[in-house]
Amino acid sequence: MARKYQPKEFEAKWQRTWEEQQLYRTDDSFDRVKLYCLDFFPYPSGSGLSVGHGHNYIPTDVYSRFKRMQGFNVLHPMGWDAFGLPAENEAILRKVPPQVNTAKNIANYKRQLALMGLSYDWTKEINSTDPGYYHWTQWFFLLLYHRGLAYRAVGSQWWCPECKTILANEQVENGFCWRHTTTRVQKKDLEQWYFKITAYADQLLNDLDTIDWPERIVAMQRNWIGRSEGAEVTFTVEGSGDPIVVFTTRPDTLFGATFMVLSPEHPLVETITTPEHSAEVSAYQEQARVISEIDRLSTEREKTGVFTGAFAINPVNDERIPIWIADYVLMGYGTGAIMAVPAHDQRDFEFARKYGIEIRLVFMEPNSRLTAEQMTEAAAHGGTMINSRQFDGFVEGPETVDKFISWLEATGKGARKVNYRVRDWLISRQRYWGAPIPIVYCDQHGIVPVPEEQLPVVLPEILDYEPSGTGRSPLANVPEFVNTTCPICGGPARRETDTMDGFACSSWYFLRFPNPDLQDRPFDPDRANYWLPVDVYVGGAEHAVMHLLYARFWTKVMADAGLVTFREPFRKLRNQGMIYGADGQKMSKSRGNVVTPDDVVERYGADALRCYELFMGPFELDNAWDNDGPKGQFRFLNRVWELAHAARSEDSPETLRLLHQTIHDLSERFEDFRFNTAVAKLHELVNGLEKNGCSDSTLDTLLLLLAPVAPHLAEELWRERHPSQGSVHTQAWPPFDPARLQVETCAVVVQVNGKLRDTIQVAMNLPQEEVERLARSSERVQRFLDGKHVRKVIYVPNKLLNLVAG
RNA sequence: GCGGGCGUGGCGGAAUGGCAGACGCGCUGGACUUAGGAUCCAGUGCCGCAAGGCGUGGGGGUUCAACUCCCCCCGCCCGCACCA
Repeated sequence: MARKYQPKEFEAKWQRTWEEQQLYRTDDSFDRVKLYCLDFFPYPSGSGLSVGHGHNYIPTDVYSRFKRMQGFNVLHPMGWDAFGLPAENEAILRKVPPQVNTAKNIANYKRQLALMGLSYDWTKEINSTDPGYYHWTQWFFLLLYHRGLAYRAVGSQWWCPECKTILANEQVENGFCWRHTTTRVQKKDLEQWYFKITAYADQLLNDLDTIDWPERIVAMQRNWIGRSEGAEVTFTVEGSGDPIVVFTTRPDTLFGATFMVLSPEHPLVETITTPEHSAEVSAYQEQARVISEIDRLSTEREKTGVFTGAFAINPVNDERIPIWIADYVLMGYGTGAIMAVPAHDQRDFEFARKYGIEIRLVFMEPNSRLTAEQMTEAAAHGGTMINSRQFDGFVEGPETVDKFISWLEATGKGARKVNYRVRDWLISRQRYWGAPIPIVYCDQHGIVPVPEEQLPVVLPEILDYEPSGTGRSPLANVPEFVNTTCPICGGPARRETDTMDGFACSSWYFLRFPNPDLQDRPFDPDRANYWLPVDVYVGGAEHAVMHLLYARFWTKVMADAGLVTFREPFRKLRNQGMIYGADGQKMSKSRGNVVTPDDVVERYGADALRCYELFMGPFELDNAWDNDGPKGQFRFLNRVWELAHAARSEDSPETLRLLHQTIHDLSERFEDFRFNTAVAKLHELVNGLEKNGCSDSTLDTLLLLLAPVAPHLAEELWRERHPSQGSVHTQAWPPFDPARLQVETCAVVVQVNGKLRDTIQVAMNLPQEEVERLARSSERVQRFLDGKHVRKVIYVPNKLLNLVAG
């Protein structure tokens, strides 16, 4: 009785062998063309991996294996983003120190990754929570600090009551915490550390044009950065003469400004409000504060506001206009104050109508008789300027805006200004499980950075690390940690007790993989400049404006500091689609629809799992897991097994053509991340070999083609056939021979008036007249030509003949 | 509202402007089996006995030829959103 295809009999064996022989160890010399293929490094969660993770890691593994066989020097590493709130929360829940819990989770992740046959070079493994790693995260903090890009400031910031810490803007989604999608964030005034990402806004925007990333992610980053061009215009408060600066993208409507609005949080509100309005204003401010916590985000809400009693002078015409406060003006954008032009801005229009403020048109279609009283909404674009003195008659458009700004500048009333939506990256976290911020506070010297040679500032192992919710990190309760000496004067000093946002760790980790154990530097410049930038970076789309923006920012800082020679860390980015449960819902423990690699490997083996993950749909598209899916791939692998153990035969010309077509198509598809059709091509090859015969050499080639996709089966059969040649994974990718695609005959489709009527078999490159003669002689074609005159003939050589008859 | 994406059999999906539905799941029938949730073989877009006709969200257009290109419309998903 012949052996059956039973993956369990050999998959674990080969995984062990590969690991023992360090088969996937990266070559540390620089003499070959390199390829750096990187997965987003994961947070090792206690629930382990699901097949959703496989949908990320398996394709990159296939790609790495393919490129290795093609002769590239491939770096394909894995590490652990193990700091951060989820890890800490999980540890608290399980009442285990995070160090211990994290180590346990990592071990489980590694076991599962090995189970899927992933070819990581484990000598390159890194862990962001190792002091040897976060030493350098802290070093980068100092780099930013010394370059004026890390600063401390008081601000009203988003606080998640569940996380009990401050969050960065990027980590708040529609007013909810990104970790706790049902938890509203609140505003809290705290002194915090920021990284000045805004200094790089333009570069971060412009360099998006230089990288090969999904349109969607590029668009999200563009939106997030939110560049808008316009002008700053200075109004003055009547009486006190206090300036109020506003940003506007439409300075050309300045003559139509009939009131101003300050954000309720605007610092000037207190000073300008007149005594008779102060009660009302304070009440509104209080209300706005509460609403901002509950629901300030709905666009549907009717606009509200109150008059401050103060007036401003419009610099272009010296008109006196009322100053209001309203919560539709946000302190966090622009200057927190606007000039309101109700005739041409819908929000201002609604506000003006509600409170009976004048509406004055400054643009109008030449023949229109529109009056402000008739308007039901802000006027549409188009027209020429009116009510605007020397600008009357100017046509609406960028040129007019430009001229208007030049005039503002010439007269000192305003200045050209580019405004950004992005704000500086708030990195302080009032939590224990993170890299300590390397700063001490001295009574004499104030804020003092920890000198490089005193790094790392080690996170102490403590028993009580639960967040208090007071706005102070648990580290504040650890006197041994807090109390230190000033690096400058040696006097008593206190350490910063906040830790860094976990995204700091992931902003440079790709530089650490080439040299994970380096003691005296974060990375070796020669190695960094050889291996980086990352050639292919793969992960989920959820990090579009978090990790992916931060890492780009750090890279630019490093480039400016002369540490690296590239300005973008990730040359090509691809997002794998989300895998939903068989019920179409997001996989989650509570829904009970989680499928793990363990489940599938147990039943069908790792190779079938791999094939199905690749095959189930386009790499970047979402898909629902089909429990029967791996079965089809098991059948396919089983047929390979049977084919390998069947009697060999001569290759037919058809077999050779198919084989070389497959080599060609597969190479192309792997390169383009079209794994689903790549697997389909392998299916077609095996179908063809079963039908048309398969020689020994063709079978060997099949195993080589199969190696990236089904590494265990390919290895088992290869070693069986070639006991002395070593692993199939150290063999070269088979060469493609275009000459083999030549065949003697081809099928030509015959159409009459564009409709398929017959298919004829003809000799390759037969002259058109001959093909046409053969086609016309076909009974099936004649039937449709009957009584008609062929007016035109279209011939696509060796493919199609269309007879146009009428 | 702005931005990105998508609409093809029962399902996942495939098609440099050139045979729509590759490949697979499922289903139907058969073989082998004590048995099958194993394996193998055949069939499987819809209507029709057939010849043939109809079919890629809908409507127009370009073309000898359109899932593919252009215009309009409908629907769904995702991201951002009172951004001045």
